[in-house]
Parts: sequence; C-alpha cells; structure tokens
Amino acid sequence: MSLKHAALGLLATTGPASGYDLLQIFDGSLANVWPATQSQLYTELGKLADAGLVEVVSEGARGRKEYALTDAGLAEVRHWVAEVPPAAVRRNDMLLRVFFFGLLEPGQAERFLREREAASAGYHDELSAIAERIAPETAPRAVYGRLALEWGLRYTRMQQEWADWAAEQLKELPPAAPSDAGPEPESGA
Amino acid sequence: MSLKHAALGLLATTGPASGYDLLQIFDGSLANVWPATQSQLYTELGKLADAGLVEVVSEGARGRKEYALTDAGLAEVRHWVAEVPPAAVRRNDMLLRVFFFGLLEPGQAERFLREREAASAGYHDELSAIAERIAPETAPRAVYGRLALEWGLRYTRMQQEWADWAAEQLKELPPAAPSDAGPEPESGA
DNA sequence: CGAGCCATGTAAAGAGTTACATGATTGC
DNA sequence: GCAATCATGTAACTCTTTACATGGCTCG
Repeated sequence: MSLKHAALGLLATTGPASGYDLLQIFDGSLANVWPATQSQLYTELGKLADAGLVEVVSEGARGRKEYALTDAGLAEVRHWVAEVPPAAVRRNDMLLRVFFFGLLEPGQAERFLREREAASAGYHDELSAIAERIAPETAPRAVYGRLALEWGLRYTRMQQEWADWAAEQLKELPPAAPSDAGPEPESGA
Repeated sequence: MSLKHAALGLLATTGPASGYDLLQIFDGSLANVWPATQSQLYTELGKLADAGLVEVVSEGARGRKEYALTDAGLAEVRHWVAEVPPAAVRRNDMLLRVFFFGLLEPGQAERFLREREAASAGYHDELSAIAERIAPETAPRAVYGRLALEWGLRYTRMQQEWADWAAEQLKELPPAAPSDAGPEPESGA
C-alpha cells in the first residue's frame, strides 16, 4: 500500500527519475523506513503509469525510462502524506518472542535481551555516525530526513534501555518453579 | 514468516487449543505485536499440521478441532525464540511521510506532528490502563507480557516526545523559500 | 424458534521477496 | 575485450487482507 506512495513521494521531491535512480535512493536514505526491491519498484512504476499517476517523460540509453509525476500523482501523494492516518499497529517479531520467554531454559531469555541491548546500541551508533556526517553540511534538503533520523536515535536508545531494564527484571524473578505455567505442554498434557 | 511461530508459541504456552481459541488470544494480548485474521490462522494451522509441527488431538462439537504441539513443533518454536535474530528493519509509514514533508503547505507538517503526538499520548494512556488492570493481580503468567507492555509504554512516550520536538523544529525553520528543494516539480520541471 | 455465538473453511486480490533472465554502455 | 555498472523486466512463491460461505449449538 505504501510503496506506491514512497515512489510517488520520491519522484515529487527529486524530480523525474528512472526506476534505477529511485532504487539507489531507496537503498540509501529510505531503506530504513521502507525497503524496496528492484523487482517491486519496476512493477510498481508500471502500475503507477497505468493509473496515470506518473508518466514516461523521456527514454534514454540502455532502455532507460524516466518517469515524472503527473498532476494526479502529486495530488495523490500530498493527500496521502497529510490526510491518511499512519497505520497504528506494527508487527514486531522481537516482542513476539518476548511473549514466549516461558518456553526457554533459564538464562536464555536474559541472553536474548542482552543481545538486543547490544544490537540497539550498535544501531544507535550507526545512526549517530550518519547524523554527524550530514549535520555539518546543514544540508537544507535533509531537514526532514533529519527528523526521521532523530526518531531512529530515540528509538534505538529507548530499546537499549528497555532491554537492559527487562533483563534486570528477569533476574529478580523467582526461578519459575515449573508447576503453574511452565514450559511443559509436551504430548501427554 | 512469524505467524507460524506465533501460533506455535501460543500452543506451547497455553496448551492444546482450537483455531477459534487461538484467535481469541490473538485478538486479545497478541494483537499489538502480531495481528492475525481468522482466515490466516486456520490456513496456517492446516499447514502446520501438514508439516508435522502440530497435530489434531481431539475433535469436539461443531467440528471443533483441537491442536497440540508435537515435539518437532516445540523444538521449532524454542529455536525460533532463542536463536533466530529478530528482523532488523521495520517499515514505518509514519516516518515515510516525514520524508515527504517538503510537499506540504506550510503548517500541514506541524499539524501532522501534533496529531501524532496526541495519538501517541492516547495510545500510551490505553496501555497504562491495561498495565494497571493486570498489575494488582501480579499474575505470574503475565510477566513476559508485562515486559512487552513496558516496551509499548516507552515506545509511545518516546514517540510523543519526538513528535513534540519535531514540531518545534519546524517552527524554527525559515519559511522555506521555494527556490532550492521546493515542492514544485510540476509537469514543466 | 430465533438470535447470537461457536467453529471452520475457501477464494481472490494485494503486497513483498527471491531468483532468474537479458542486454547495453562505459572505462580500463 | 572484459569487468563493472546501468537498466529493465518476468516468474514463482509467501504472506496478509477482505470477503464470502456454511452450519451447529445454546439460551431465552
């Protein structure tokens, strides 16, 4: 549902571009919020052209097709950004695993959380590095990307702190006598 | 990829259950981290049975089929929880919109962020209410669910604070003279 | 006996991923 | 000429959503 709008939005902000061009941008800045594969992008551009939201404005070397937004496409993406409420629930397979900690051996859950803590810290550092790289330029085009980046910094820090907190919580738990809700459903249960 | 493990995990923690039973649990506690539809669950249980990860242990009234984990299923879900690294990137259509703020009229982006701030605050309150409802019981089975709940509390607060911060940032921006990276790609560009 | 819940399934369409397939151009 | 990069497309498969379809049981 949103690759459509991601493609329209990119065309709107960067001007006419080929599928290949858009793909570079996806793999660059946008990959963290909306990854897309080559296959998917080309298919989507075809559909958008059929729908009249984009049009081929020039054909270059090697069969290169340059797409540009139509007025309808611009209206569509503006509407989507400003007026369509963002999706509320997001799937989270990390948290899904947390729900099933009861199935693990003692220590495994804590190890899991410590790994998450470290991974979040590492990801936070990566984002910090990016932030420093773009900050000096104060690139005017990057303002909005910087808002997203700040979200990432806060998110990764939050997750790091949460993982630490959660790991500490587990320490304080009684060793979970396997009587009540133990991880023993086995076949005979 | 994970509905499979969500279903296996539920069967593992709650013991044998029908598709209908699992659906109630999905719509209850698990809906926030991994929503599933009725259709999807029944199909998935069928596939899991074919794969030998679950088996029908009894058939009740109204065609009710009760599924239980097999040893293979238990091994699979334990492996998934403890050893398969959680997915790194998560799509976020809210942040995708942020990248395209340049397309909006002045004020629209700030309004968007204020709405997000309010929505996050509201969601935070909902989670708080849930937390208070389960806290007094100190239900021993809910420990892990509480870790996830705390994640939600921290996440919603983080997002609320970020949205406020981001809205303030936009205020401080120069009114974006439509010279450089302006939102005017139009047809003639 | 009818409403509401219990309970299961299929079909179709929209997204996304992975793999395959092809060929032109540029620069060394 | 060969490698890297530019550039596009198709096919098969999986996952998710929405809608359709069916019927049994329970309680008032």
